[in-house]
Parts: sequence; structure tokens; C-alpha cells
Amino acid sequence: MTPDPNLNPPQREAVLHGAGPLMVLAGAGSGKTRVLTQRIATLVDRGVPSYRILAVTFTNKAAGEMRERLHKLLGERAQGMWVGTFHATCARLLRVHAAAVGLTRDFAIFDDDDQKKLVAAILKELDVSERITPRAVLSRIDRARNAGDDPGALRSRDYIDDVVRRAFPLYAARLLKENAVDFNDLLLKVVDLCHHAEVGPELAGRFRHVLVDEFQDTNLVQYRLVKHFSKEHGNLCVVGDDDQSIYGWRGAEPRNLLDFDRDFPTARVVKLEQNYRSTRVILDAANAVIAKNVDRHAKALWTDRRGGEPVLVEECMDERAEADFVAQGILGLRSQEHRGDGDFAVLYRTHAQSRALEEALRARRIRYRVVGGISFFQRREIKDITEYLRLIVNPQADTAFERVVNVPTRGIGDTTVDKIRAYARGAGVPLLEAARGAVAGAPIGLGAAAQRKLQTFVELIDGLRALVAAGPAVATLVSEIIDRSEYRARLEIEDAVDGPDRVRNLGELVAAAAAFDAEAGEHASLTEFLERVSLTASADDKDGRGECVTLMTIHAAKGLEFPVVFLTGLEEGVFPALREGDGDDDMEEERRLAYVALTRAKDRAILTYARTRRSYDQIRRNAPSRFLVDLPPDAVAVRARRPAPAPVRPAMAPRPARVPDYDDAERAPAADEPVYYLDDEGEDDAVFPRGALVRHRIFGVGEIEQGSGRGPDRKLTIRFPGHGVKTIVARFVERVA
DNA sequence: GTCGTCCCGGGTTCC
DNA sequence: CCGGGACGAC
Repeated sequence: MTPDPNLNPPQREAVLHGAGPLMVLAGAGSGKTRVLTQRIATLVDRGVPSYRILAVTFTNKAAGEMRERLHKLLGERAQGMWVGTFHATCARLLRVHAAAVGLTRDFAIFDDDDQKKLVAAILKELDVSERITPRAVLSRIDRARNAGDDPGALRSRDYIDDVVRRAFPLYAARLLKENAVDFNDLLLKVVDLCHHAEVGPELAGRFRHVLVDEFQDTNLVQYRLVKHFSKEHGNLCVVGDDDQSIYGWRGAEPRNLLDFDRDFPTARVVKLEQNYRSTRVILDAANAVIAKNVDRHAKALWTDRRGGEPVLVEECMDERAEADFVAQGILGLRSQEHRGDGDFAVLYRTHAQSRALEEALRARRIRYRVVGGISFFQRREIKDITEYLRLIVNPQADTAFERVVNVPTRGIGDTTVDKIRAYARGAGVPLLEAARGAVAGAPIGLGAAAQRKLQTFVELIDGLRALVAAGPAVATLVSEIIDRSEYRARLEIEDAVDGPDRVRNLGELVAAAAAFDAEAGEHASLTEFLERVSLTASADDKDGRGECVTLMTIHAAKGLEFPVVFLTGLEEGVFPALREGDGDDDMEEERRLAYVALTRAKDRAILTYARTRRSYDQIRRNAPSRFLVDLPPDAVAVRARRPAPAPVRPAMAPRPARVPDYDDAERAPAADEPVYYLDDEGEDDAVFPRGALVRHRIFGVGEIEQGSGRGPDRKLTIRFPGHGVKTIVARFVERVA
């Protein structure tokens, strides 16, 4: 194998070879993932069987990339290696040893949504008086469990602890009854396996080398797991950067990384401080921002790349002007520096900020994609269909039953379900079984009509279960569910606004199932498909950065790099975004987030802030972000005001940063307000005026009563004779004469 | 049982 | 401004 030119000889020796605990403290852009991959390849080269190697990453995406690289380096020899997220790894182990913790190998995985719904139902049963959100209860449950405590034995310090104490046993019982685990259980059950008399030692001896990427993101449970997996040989290699710890709010423990050498006194420690990604200027800016943090391993990133364009700071009037500036900047750099759209990333602190940006990009016909937001598999229509699947696989899945029994509406309402529930509880059977009993005539007080409707549902499920027995492809089953339940048909008729999108999503679900079938071949199992759905957060595995601008949160950008990065919304209260009760630690995390954002950029970083920003229908005036103040003056070019949106000037001479002050914000808006929308606007009112006749695919011809919004998303209120008044998005109708 | 209206609350999000 | 949940009217 070719030695990595990026490592000096002692580093190479330490990182690529050798046994025992190893910690690699690697700065942003130092090629840490590549180093990790090379170490794995070296291990295989030296005779470690690939199936005895476990590599854990933080995201599916990172796992996929690592697998790809390993395949390139090792070819067939990469087969059988365990490369995946903690959750995927634990799911795999748990399927094998399910019986040891009271599950069957078909267990289901509950996502956040399922968990919240279940807790909400339990809170209702408990008749909890004060307003307590399921979210709050769940986070206490998780906190206790992760600390190794039983939430059901919580010492009540306040009312909510008391609620948690009562709710948790019910929650755990419901999961067990449905043969399900939540995300946290997935790991905790494997911790239980580690203590199991037979399975524990087996797991400890299963892998010869354990490697963990992004170690600063691991929580205590995950750390416990890898310690167990490596306790016989101590071959635990962790790679991470404490400056990039941005998941503290969900239990990540950067101490796992920082104290690694305390837990493993014999650990070798390698620091990788050379950055191969960014220009000197960008790195200086990032270093200056992170230097203000107290709680960190001091590390000084350096680079061979000299100079670079100054970091540009742009003050904008409001979020629309900001979006406009970004769009205009992309056009400018596209022509002046011959950049493709795929070279650009636009980052923001929260998803809500994407809207104005999208509008500005759309107005200029710049292709973009938004990463994250609501993930594909979380969409309502997708969730509905997968819950059908779950009920079909497991007739005990009561939560699935409750979700789909009246979806699409088939006249089975709360009253009917309440009766079924009462009957089920009395008889000690699952809801589906109880429903079957009611259809067969069990006297639970259902009227004839309700009984008939319930029968339709039970027959639907039983028909689909019979189909499963014939061993169909997953895609076939999914599309049968969509058809037989009349889900698609009802969407088409009843949901004129979102229906077409939803129907398209269902099509994509069938396509995803078909891809799964193709991949899994003969052995495609429904359980595995459902697992894939639960463990896959985003559907954009297509790796489709392609030729479009990428919009995403800073969190989503971790691990990625782009030639040009726009970092938007640098305002106090937006970024850093702090809430009441947040402390210094939270501010340090915000600062790390800024560090991550800046270090994504290879050639150019362009920072923007808006003097006023509209949020929740309120216009807020924010001070410029403190992070701007921290930027080193000689690395930055500030343009405080500009007359109108103009292309970014390519080679602006650096000048001292002028720290923006509050007086700026008091200035009156200039008369020459920028033009936000370049095309289409205004035309729609002419194309779809009140009183105009339009044709819709399903409802036929109707008359426009009202319109709101603009562009292809303009909403029209239309009266269709025979169908009543519907609100429909303009692109789904055409003007008639 | 379903549909409309009102009110509330609204970070980041991997798995 | 948005969506979801709760509640009252057909």
C-alpha cells in the first residue's frame, strides 16, 4: 500500500500500525477519516480477518463513505467487515441475541415520533394534570437510563420526576409487549448483553480491533460498549476533535475523548494538526473563533496553503436582502471563478432560515437542494404505510394498529377504538385480535355499521397477511398496501394541495423497497426493510450533491467540505442561538459550531448578517454576532452597507475589520431597496385572477374565488361545482380559455 | 364521525 | 407565519 504522504514517519508508524489503545486527536480537515481507513486497510494487510474488525461511525453517510474507501483499498478483502453506526451495529448484534433480553429477532425499532406518541398516550391514561410534554418525559427517561439508573425508581425531586416514575414502567411494558425497542434501548439492550453470562464474554471476544470515528460525539453508553468490545485486547482506536463536539445537547460526552488517556493509561496519543483543506486565511479565522473557548485541548491547526481570499463579512438589511446577496454572490463567483453550483454550500443555524434563501435562489433559477428538514421516512404518508407493514409483520403491534385503523378514514372513530381497547385489555389480547373478535360478534357494544366498517379493515389486514405468506417482494407488498387500503386513491381525491407530492413520495417508497429487494436478493425480509427505514434518517443517499447548491444546517455540514461556504445569520440570538437558562457550556458549543462552519470552506468563506430579521411574524433587530467580533482583522473584509445587490468582487484587498456597532442598526433603510424577485412575480395575478375559470385533473372546471402567495406555489381558492370549495396550488391547475 | 376553528408553541438532530 | 392538537358544530 502506498504510504500516506500526509503523515510524518513517526505518526505513520503510530497511526497505521501497532496494537493497544490509540487516540488520534485530529483537527478539522486533517484527513482523520482517511487515516482511520488506512489503519483498517493496514490491519487487513497484516492478516487480521476483516470480520474481526469493527469500525463505528456517527452517521450512515460516513459509514457508507468508509465502506466505499475500504472497498477501493482492499477490494474483496473488505467483505464481511463491520462498518456502521452504533445503532446499526447494535441492531445486528441484538437480532442474533434477541432471546437473551426477552425479544424475538423480529423486534421493531421505534423512532422519535413513535416514542412521543406512545408517551403521549400513557400520559393521557395517567391523567397527568399539569402540562407536561412527552418530549420532556422522554428526555428524563433517557437521561436516567444513560446514567445507568432505572427511571421507574427515580427519586422525585419535582412533579415531572414523579410523572416519569409512573410513566416509565408503562412505557417499557408497552415496548416489550410490542416486541419493540427505542433508539436508546437498542444500545442499552446490548449493554445488558454485555453483562449476560454467556453472551457477554462472546461479545468481548468477537472483534480483534475496534475503531471509532467522531469519538467526541459518543455518549457514555456508547463508550461503555466499545470498552466492552475491546476489553480483552485493548485494541481500541478512537479518532476525534473536541473542537467539533456539537452534540452535547443530546448526550455526547467530549470527555470520552479528552479523558481517554486517563481510562487507558497505556494509550498512544497522536495529534494531527495540519489542515489540508482550507486556505490560511480561513484557518486563521476559525482558530481565532475557537481560541475563546476555555474547555478544550489546545490545538493549533496550520496549513501549507498560503494566503487566500479574505473572509468576507456582509451586512444586509434583512433576511431577504441577505438571501439576495447570497444568490447574487453565487452568480458572480460562478462566472468570475468558473465555479459549478456544486461548489457552493449555504449554511445556517436553523432550518427555518432556509426559506428566504430558497426563494432568492429560485427567483434566479439557481438549482439547489436542501439537506435535512423533515426526513423522507418521517413523512406522514410514508410512516402510515410502514406502520401498515409493521402491523402485518407483527399482529401484536398495538401502536401500529391504532395508527392505521382509520387511515385513510374509514369511519372507525375514537368511540369504536375505545371499545376495542377495553375489550382487548379485558381479554388480554392485542388490538387486532380484539377487532377480529368484535367482527366475529363479540358483544362489545358495536353497532352494525361500526362492525361492518371494522370488518373491512380486519379483512384488509388479513388479506395482506395472507399475501405475505406467499413470500412476495417487499416492493410488491408495499404497493399492495397502498392500493388495497385505498390510501393513494383517497390522497388523489381529497388532498388537492399536498396530494400530488404525497403520491410521488409513495412512489419513492415503492422504489426504495424495490432497491432493497434488489440488494437483499432472495433473502429480503420485511423486518430488515423496516429496520432500514428506522435507521435511515435522510433519503438523500443518492449522494446527489451533483451540480446544485447545497443548503443545510451547520450540524448537517459536519464532515463535509466545499470550495465556497456562505455562512448566514450571524446575529446574536440567531447564531449564537441561546435560550434562557443556557450557560457558558452552551455558548462554548455554539462557538464550536462556528468553528465547524468555518472549517468546511476550502477557498472562500462569506459571512452574512441581517440587521433585522423576521421570525414568527415579528421583525426583530439583532446585534451582529459576537463571532464576527472575534475574527482577526487582517483576515477579514467587511462591507457594512451596499447600495444594491452586486456580484461579489473577486479580489478585494483586506482591510481592518470594522466591528459593526449598534449605531448602524439605527440608520434608516436606504431608498434604494434591493430588488428581491426578478421574474414571474405579479404575473400570476394576471394568469389566475379572481373569477377566472381553471381546470383541475380531478375536480374538473372551477372558478377562482381568491388567491394568495406568488409563483408556482401560489394558493388558489377555487369553487368547483359539485365538489365545493378547494384550496389548490396554482401549478396543479390550468387556465381555461 | 368528520370537519372547521381556535390556541399554542416553535433550536440544533444524529441513530 | 406555520403546524398540530383540542374542542365545538353539523
